[in-house]
Amino acid sequence: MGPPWWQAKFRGCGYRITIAREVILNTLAKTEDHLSAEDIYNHIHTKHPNIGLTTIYRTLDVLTNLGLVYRFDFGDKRARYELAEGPKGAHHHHHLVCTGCNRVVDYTDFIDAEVRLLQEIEQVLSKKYGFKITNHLIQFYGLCSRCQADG
Amino acid sequence: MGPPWWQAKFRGCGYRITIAREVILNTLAKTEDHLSAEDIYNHIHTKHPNIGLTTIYRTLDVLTNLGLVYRFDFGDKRARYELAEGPKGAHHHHHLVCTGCNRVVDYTDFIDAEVRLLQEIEQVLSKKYGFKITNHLIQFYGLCSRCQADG
DNA sequence: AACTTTGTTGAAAATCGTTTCCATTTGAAA
DNA sequence: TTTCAAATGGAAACGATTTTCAACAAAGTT
Ligand SMILES: [Mn+2]
Ligand SMILES: [Mn+2]
Ligand SMILES: [Zn+2]
Ligand SMILES: [Zn+2]
Repeated sequence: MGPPWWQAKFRGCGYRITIAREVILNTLAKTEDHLSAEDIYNHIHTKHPNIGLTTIYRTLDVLTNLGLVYRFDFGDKRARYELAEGPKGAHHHHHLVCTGCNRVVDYTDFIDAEVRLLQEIEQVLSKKYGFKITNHLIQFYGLCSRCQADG
Repeated sequence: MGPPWWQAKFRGCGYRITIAREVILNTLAKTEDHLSAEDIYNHIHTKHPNIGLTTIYRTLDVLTNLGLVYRFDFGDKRARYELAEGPKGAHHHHHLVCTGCNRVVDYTDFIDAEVRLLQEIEQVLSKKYGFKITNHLIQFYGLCSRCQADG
């Protein structure tokens, strides 16, 4: 099945391929969640006690700069990460965040309509404000059913 | 002209009206910028050397909880604040953020179309995921003209 | 105006996610 | 292998925000 899909991008940018990087990327690839650096450390630590938290932070920076990973702020005080594109390619989505328990739901409903409007807006804003727009962020905040019940 | 517009809301929630709170609110009311706690401290400090940074953090919490102020994260590592509604009422807008210099631009272009779509989406998501949605966040990221030039 | 209650304040210390330092290790090119 | 810059881990530093706590003051009551 050839070399893992991400290694080309890695080499192309002069980055080395290391166990730590492979393990971290695989951890993100396997989960549905939006993991923090420490989450990843905990997931990994039993099998790889020699990978330090510092390396995880550094690797997440690299991955983010390469565009392989997105970094999010959901309002708890730590950065959270998710894979931007997997072996199967990207599946663009936006987020629904519970302000009660910090649960995060991916949704793709209306994504097409959203993205269509966003592109229209980007065009206008680019021209009007002289920005070169590279990215957007859409999040909805509210209370999940569980947190509504807890009142 | 009667008592300042915000005092009613304050009293109603059992909060006291203090000089610090008045000064902080006025600072936010007078600026076009998105100030951080320290920004506000600096704006205020000459005229009110007795107002401490801690009080500013605490006041911003109160104001945010009252809904008088919005708290934002624009990617530099500090929270930034803006008035939610002034004497003249709110003017809903979204943000364009330069990832080079952290400049933030308010825009209202397409706001109606955005909000219309957002409301539609909120309805669907509320039902589908059982969330009670209270809020949304839309931001565009890119490079401002100055930062594009610096290349 | 003095008294009382209880929210508010400032300064210093604590917190905690993240970054930096630096001596050591390792990937990969030759 | 040899070589050398890139990568690593652990400890220390950082920096925005929060907590602690004794002193203070807003607003209601007498
Ligand atoms: Mn997601
Ligand atoms: Mn704004
Ligand atoms: Zn919840
Ligand atoms: Zn800029």
